[in-house]
Formats: sequence, C-alpha cells, structure tokens
Amino acid sequence: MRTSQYLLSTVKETPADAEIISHKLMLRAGMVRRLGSGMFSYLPTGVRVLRKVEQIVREEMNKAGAIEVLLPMVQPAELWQESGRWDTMDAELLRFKDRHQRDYVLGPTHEEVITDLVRREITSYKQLPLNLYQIQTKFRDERRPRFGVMRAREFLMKDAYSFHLGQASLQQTYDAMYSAYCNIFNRLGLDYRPVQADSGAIGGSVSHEFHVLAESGEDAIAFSDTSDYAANIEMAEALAPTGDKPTPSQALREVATPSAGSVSDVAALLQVANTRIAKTLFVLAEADEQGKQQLVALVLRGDHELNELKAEKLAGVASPLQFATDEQIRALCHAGPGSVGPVGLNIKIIADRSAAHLADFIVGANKEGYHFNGVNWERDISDYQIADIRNIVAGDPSPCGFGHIVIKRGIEVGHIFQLGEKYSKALKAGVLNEEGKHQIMTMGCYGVGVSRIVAAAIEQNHDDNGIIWPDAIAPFQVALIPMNMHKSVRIAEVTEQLYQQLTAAGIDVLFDDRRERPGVMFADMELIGVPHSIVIGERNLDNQQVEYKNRRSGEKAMLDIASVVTDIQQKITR
RNA sequence: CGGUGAUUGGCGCAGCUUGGUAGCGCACUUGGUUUGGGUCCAAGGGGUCGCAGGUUCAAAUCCUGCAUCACCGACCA
Repeated sequence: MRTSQYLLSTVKETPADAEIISHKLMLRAGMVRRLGSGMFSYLPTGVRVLRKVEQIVREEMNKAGAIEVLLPMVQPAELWQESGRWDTMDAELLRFKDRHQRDYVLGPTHEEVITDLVRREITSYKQLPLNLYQIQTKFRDERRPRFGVMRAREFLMKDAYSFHLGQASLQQTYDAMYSAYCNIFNRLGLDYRPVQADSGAIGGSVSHEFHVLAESGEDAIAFSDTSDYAANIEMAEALAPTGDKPTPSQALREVATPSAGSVSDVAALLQVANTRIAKTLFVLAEADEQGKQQLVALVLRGDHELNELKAEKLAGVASPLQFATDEQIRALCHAGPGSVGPVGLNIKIIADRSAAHLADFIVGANKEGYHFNGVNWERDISDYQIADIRNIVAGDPSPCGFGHIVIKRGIEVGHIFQLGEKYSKALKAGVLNEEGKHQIMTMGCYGVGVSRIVAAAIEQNHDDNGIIWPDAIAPFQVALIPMNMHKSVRIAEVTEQLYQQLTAAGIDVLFDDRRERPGVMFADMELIGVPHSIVIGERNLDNQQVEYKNRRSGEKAMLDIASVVTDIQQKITR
C-alpha cells in the first residue's frame, strides 16, 4: 500500500474525551472514529488490525474442529421469549419493532439463534458433537459505554456454541477450546492468563475467562504467588482463618460513638484496628409464600468487602442481590445505618468466615450513636450461619492451598462456559440417542472479544510515540520511508523495487510516497505502530545499503539491498 | 439510574461574568521556501455559536425547556 493512495488519517491532537491510552492512540493513529456513544467507525488501519485478529481466531477455531456460520444480528422476539431472556435481560437488550409492529432485538449474543438453528438441523446423536462459531457484530446497550472500543455498545466478537450428548463430550470440547484460546493469545503475542470465573448472566457452571494483563483493566484477578492458580476476584474463595478462634474474655458493654458512622470512624474513635469491628449489611431475603421479603443481615469484618455474587447465591437471599433501604433498616433496628448490628435481631444472620472467627469484637448497638464492645458469637448472637461472602484480598492464603494471593488487573478478552441444558431445554433442542429416545443436548459456549483485543493489545504495547504492534496483528509489517524521493530518481527507483519485492513476498508493506518531510513520515509510521521500517537515503545507497529500524527494540542495522527481503522475513517470523 | 460538566469552522479550544453581530492553534487551498525527526513566510476558503422558545432596540453571551456527549458514582452502614 502506498500512503498517497491510502487513508492514513493520523492526527496530532488528542481528543479530549479519550480516557485511556488505547482509545487515544486508536483515534490518533486513524484507526477508529466515534459515531455515537459506544459506537465506532473503523478506518482502514483499524480494519486491517481487526481482520488480522479475526484471521488468527478463525484459524485456531477451525484447527480445533469448529465450523464457521453467520447468524443474523436482528432477531425475532419470539426466540427470546422462548428462552425467557426477553423478561430477564432488561435494559441491556435493545428492542425495536418493524413496520408490522412485530418485536425484534439486536443480538447481544446468539444462544437462542444457534439453538434454534441446531434443533431444526440436528436430529441424531450421530451428528454430535457439533461446534459452530461466527465472527460477528454484537450490540449490548451498556449502561455506561467507556474506554473507546474497550467497552463499546457495538463490538465485534467471535462466539462459538457446542452441542453434545452428555457431559463427557462437552468436557472434551471445552478442553479443546481452552487450548485453542491459549493458542490464539500466544499467537497474538499478548501477556494473558486463563482464570477461573463465574458464569454470570449467561448461565451454566464451569467457566474460565482469559485476561490480558493491564493496569487499565476493569477486572481484578486473584493469583497465587506460588502456584498457577488464578481466579476472577468475584469468584475466588476466601478461606476461613486458620487456627483456633480466640477465647472470649470480655463482657458485652455499650459504648457511645456519637457521629461515628463508618467503620473507620468507629475504629478511630475507639482506638482499635478496623479488623476488630464487624459491619452489618442488610439485604432482602427471598420472598415467602405471601410474597413478602424480610431482611437478611450480612456480617463482615471491618476491613473486608461484601462479594455480592457469593451472597446472592446463598439460600434465603434474594437474587439478584438487593440492598435494604434506609427506611427498612430503621424499621428493623430502630437506628440508622452506622449504628446497626446483629445483636438481638430476629432475622437470618449470615456471618462471613473471617467475621465468625472474631472474639470480643465491636458492632453497632441498634441504638443511634452507640456500639457494643466485647461482643462474642454464641453468647450474644446465638442463631447465625457462617459462609464465604467477602472478596478475597491481597495476602490472603490462596484457595488452592499453595501460597498467598496477589491481585492484578486484567482485560477480559475471552470467556468459555459449560452451559449445560439451560437453552437447549428452554428451546427443546434434542436428538434421538442410541436407544432411539429423545434427549436434550448439552451445550457449551465460547467467546472472544475481537475488537476488545485490539484495544487490549495497545494497552500492553505502546510508548510515547504511539503503538507498538506485535508482528502478528500489525496493520503493516514493514514501512518503507524514502528520504527526498521526489528529488532523487535513484531513491525512487530503489524504494519502488523494494516495494515490489517485499509485496511479492507476501509482506504487508506501507510505502510512504507522500511529499512530506522525513520527520512527518517517521512520526506517522511510529504512531500507527509499524514494527519494522526501512529508511532509504542517498548516503547509504552508495554502498548498496538501506537502514533498518525495529519499532519495539529500537535496534538499527544496515541491510544490503540485495538481501532485504530475506533479512526482513527473518525479522518478522522471529 | 443519580451527581457534575460540556456543546462555538473538519479537530482542539478562547469569547459568556459585565449583551453591541465571532476569534486562536491544528488541518485545508494557493504561491514561495525548506528537506535524515512533526520547516518557515505570505495570501486565502470555511461557522444556522447543539435544538426550540422567551427577555431585549440588540443574544454565542441572560432565562426556560429539550437533545446529545463526557466524567464520577451506583456494597463498605
């Protein structure tokens, strides 16, 4: 490609509304332009990268036995009503009507469509297992789109769905997808980790996320410092403290804590560590037969945070988790939040494992401006359950049994699930088994955020001058930068010749044939992140040489014109 | 959804407090100049000041409503 015939569209100024580095650089490098909130147009350079990522994903999926399909983005409401997600999926699902006033949705994911397709096409166990995938645009009406294409509403995703008769077959495909994903991210040249995850709104049981590690990541991941255990923080089990519970030694007493509401206030006032305080949160219980919802008290150590996902999975707790209002709390405790505690409450009380390990601790006294000190389980709070309801924190023992927890941030770029029968059962997708009996299929689903990978790759690979693409996904592998080509026939001829040779060798070359000053060309090629550049100048031409520069390492070398193609090929495949 | 802020040539912004008919930088066009790290000089084109209504002799500026966009928040009692 010649710059004079290309749409480079680089800009010097950083748009004001770009927050993170990948967003800024994608705008500056002329990869994307914002059309509306969470919606982006891809310019040629952006498309080139997107296609390269896509192609690697496609190749690895094919290699792993998946077959490509293409499903509609606009989907009839009936399918979503049939699966039940028309009602459960709320605002994120964009709905609209056609000219006949029929309801449709813009596909945020394709479980319904694929399950419908498969139930029509597949009738016998002999056709299983089957793994179908597509690379397609999704639309999710995010409550807050941000970070450019990282959390956009419209985005490009690879989604695969597998169908099986039985768990063993599902596990086999799941494992194959797991290694296919590792291959994908290895080929992309990214620093990533597979982590244990919750399966969330899509449903199912076993699940892994693939995260690209980056400071700007939206997810926190818990790692063991000695084993290869890694789990999403919302999922990582916080173990009970080891050793015996300290022996109670104090009597229960009331202490005045005027205007001390938060844990840190109380700790400061009473001159104790916040680990000696237990905080009490109130959430709604599951509705009883009359449809009434009582409250449930969740008790956590003062330095810990509630893990909502863990809490809402507990029996008796309403799911999704709903916090009690101030009024509800006052009606129950006769005190406002800040002075409330579990002592004397006649409702279900769930203590976190760490909170349950406390003795002689401090809680709100259910009396405005007062706390109890010297509180002890059993003696003062007899009826309670113990559960893991907190977020794991750095330094906790790892749930795998080896080492301690380190927390890092990651960008979720892949997610694999074992769905089970959630959708196949709802849509009655089954086959005849060996006994000639109808049997519901078991499903798995496997997603890769293609457009998000592009942003994640930039987060991990950039410097002050711009993007530094890994070779595998660079929009161009080589930049040809001639010095004063328009004044020197010799330069023009050599550059033209190199361009022909490199292109013929199947290398993506960007030939900067603009009438620009050298500084402009250097700056642009660095900004868009071309990994290898060749500078053609008069002084080296006398020796039949050109200058090579590596974008990432800064390495410079002189190359003989005669061997440029093979030299470059070696540097690329490296 | 709640809070805060923004909206002025293609992009980034000033002007608004104190109303008087719009300006700067980048980009673009033309001519010259320069040519191994975002040249310099000169001339030029381009704006219903987000939309609607109101106040006024007069509104980018004041008032009201709406729209769009962004940031922060949406467990930590």
